Amino acid sequence: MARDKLSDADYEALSNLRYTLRRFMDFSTSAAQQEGLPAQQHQALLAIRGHGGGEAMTVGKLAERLMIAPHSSTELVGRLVAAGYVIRQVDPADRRRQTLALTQKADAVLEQLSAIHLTEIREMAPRLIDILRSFKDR
Amino acid sequence: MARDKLSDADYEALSNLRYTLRRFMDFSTSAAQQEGLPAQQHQALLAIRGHGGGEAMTVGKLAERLMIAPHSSTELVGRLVAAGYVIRQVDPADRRRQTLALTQKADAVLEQLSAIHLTEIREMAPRLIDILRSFKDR
DNA sequence: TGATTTATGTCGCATTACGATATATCTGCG
DNA sequence: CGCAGATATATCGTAATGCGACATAAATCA
Repeated sequence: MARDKLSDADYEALSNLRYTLRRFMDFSTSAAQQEGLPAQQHQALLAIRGHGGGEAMTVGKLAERLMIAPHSSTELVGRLVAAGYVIRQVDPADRRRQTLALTQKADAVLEQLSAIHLTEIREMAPRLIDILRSFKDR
Repeated sequence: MARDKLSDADYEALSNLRYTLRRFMDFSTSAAQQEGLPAQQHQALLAIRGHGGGEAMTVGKLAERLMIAPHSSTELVGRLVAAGYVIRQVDPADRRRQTLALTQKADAVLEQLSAIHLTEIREMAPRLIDILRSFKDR
């Protein structure tokens, strides 16, 4: 795949990309924690809320979207239900499925988190775009 | 911070950004695993190798770069040393410090991983840049 | 209808990061 | 110089979370 040998600058760019991504992740994790939400639970709420199309979110679709195994999604949803963020209901059309909906509590927390994330992303974006572009001619 | 109320499209964009990042992380984790390396250990090797400047990497600097607590870095380095990827030596200039260096084994694995990461990043970059740009006027 | 597939759930295990705490070394100030 | 405090690293027990193996229920299809 890689024709030429990798340079020090290649490694440095890869390292910088990861550092930038980690800083964003760290911001996001901290912000969620401050709202009393583990990072993965925040991601789950966002995935449920941001799920386009009219169809309801299910445990399995959430797993795909979060790139975790279906049974890990089950556990995650279990924690969300226990904490009062998600309502889980059997899908009448296919009773194997569980449809997921956010509670008002979740809506409120997610809106707060999403607002500050928009701000942070707008701040980070130019830097990240520069780094990404630097890979084109490397 | 956020003046206007968030729209469905805002949530969808946030969700899509995360999904894109997760796909990259998943690619990276899988690639590292195939080389027999847990993801965090891969990141540590990259941080050590991609550390610009002439100064040697230390346990503490690695912690900063990986955004983990110093003692978590200690543990991570311990695993890397045990697995034969890193050499840890007391810094003569400050004997509290441990300088870190990659073994040949680590160099080889990291080069392989970095090459396929460059390819993957080049493929992902345009999509990610588009998503990031979409936040500007949102 | 019975076999297979799909969707979800349960349990024990492994990884990994953290908090609390400890030890060794360095640095600065009186 | 000599000690107090700061700095760098290390150890141990704990917690969060995902996975593999396995289980259950419902739908699908031959």
